[in-house]
Amino acid sequence: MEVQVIRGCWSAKHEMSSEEGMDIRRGPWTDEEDFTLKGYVTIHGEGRWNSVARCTGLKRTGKSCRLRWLNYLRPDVKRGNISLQEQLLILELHSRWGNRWSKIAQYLPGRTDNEIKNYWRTRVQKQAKQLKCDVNSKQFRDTMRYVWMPRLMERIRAESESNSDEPTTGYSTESTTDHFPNNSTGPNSSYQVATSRSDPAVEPYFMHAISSGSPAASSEAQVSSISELSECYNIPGGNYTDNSLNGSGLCQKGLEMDIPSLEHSNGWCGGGGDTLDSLWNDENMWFLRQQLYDYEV
DNA sequence: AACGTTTTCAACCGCCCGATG
DNA sequence: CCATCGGGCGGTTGAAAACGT
Repeated sequence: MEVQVIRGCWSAKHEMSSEEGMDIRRGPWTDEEDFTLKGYVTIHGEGRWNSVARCTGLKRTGKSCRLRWLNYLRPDVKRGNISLQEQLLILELHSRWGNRWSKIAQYLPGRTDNEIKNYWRTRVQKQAKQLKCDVNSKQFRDTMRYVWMPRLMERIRAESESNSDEPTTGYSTESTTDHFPNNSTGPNSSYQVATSRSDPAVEPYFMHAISSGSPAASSEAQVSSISELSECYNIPGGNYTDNSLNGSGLCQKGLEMDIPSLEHSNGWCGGGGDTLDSLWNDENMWFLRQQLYDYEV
């Protein structure tokens, strides 16, 4: 959704306020303000945001200028159409770090922490709500990890294969078959994390985050390696020590679920849109609610 | 077409942290 | 140490757009 900045007042009560005797503008930015800010950053570079107002006459706080630049004006910023790989990365990294949006954003070039945060709140939390469970609950996290993420992987792989006729750009598919239990990987019994031909911008970060265990942009961050990721699917060997998950737990059930029967419902594989919403049609919702119910009892 | 509801996302707020004097 | 300041982060808000009736 492309929202033009030229709106009315964002809020009448926020339009202007006085700070230390100086009028501060709030609300949507005008083209003129954007132009001024761009010009300032072009000359002075990023940082020193509080001096923007002094130097340019912009009646904005330094924070507001910084936010506008980072989330909107920056030349490399991209908005909308979050790819499957990006979705998978967000889910994986969020399961690891929680609401560390800026940290997660480091692995999604061009994406801002704000956009990832919005994505999480509007899409993921919505699904949790529909499943009638808390987004932070173990049940929902397990559902994501053992149902949602494998399906995303599968769709990425399917997309990759469907593009395989096209000339490649050197990307390959990294087989992770060895890391997954043979009886628990759905129709193919073989997980392959497809690397993206469709989203090359994310590719290095994706593979780095998934396979290397060291961050692309930061040396201190801890990212799951492919083996770690696969461990999550390897009950009981993986990150989960909760024995209740073994045998009768959601993980096992989720992995053993009748995936082929779901394949034919809308959106599970290939044909649907790029959003996760397509993974959550009524039939799947019913099934997942059953899984959660079984998990609780 | 008109109206009400839901969703999206830009922008704000308050808190926190590190740098500096 | 302590105070101040600038910048970064996560949470929240609300206008506009999209959707449903």
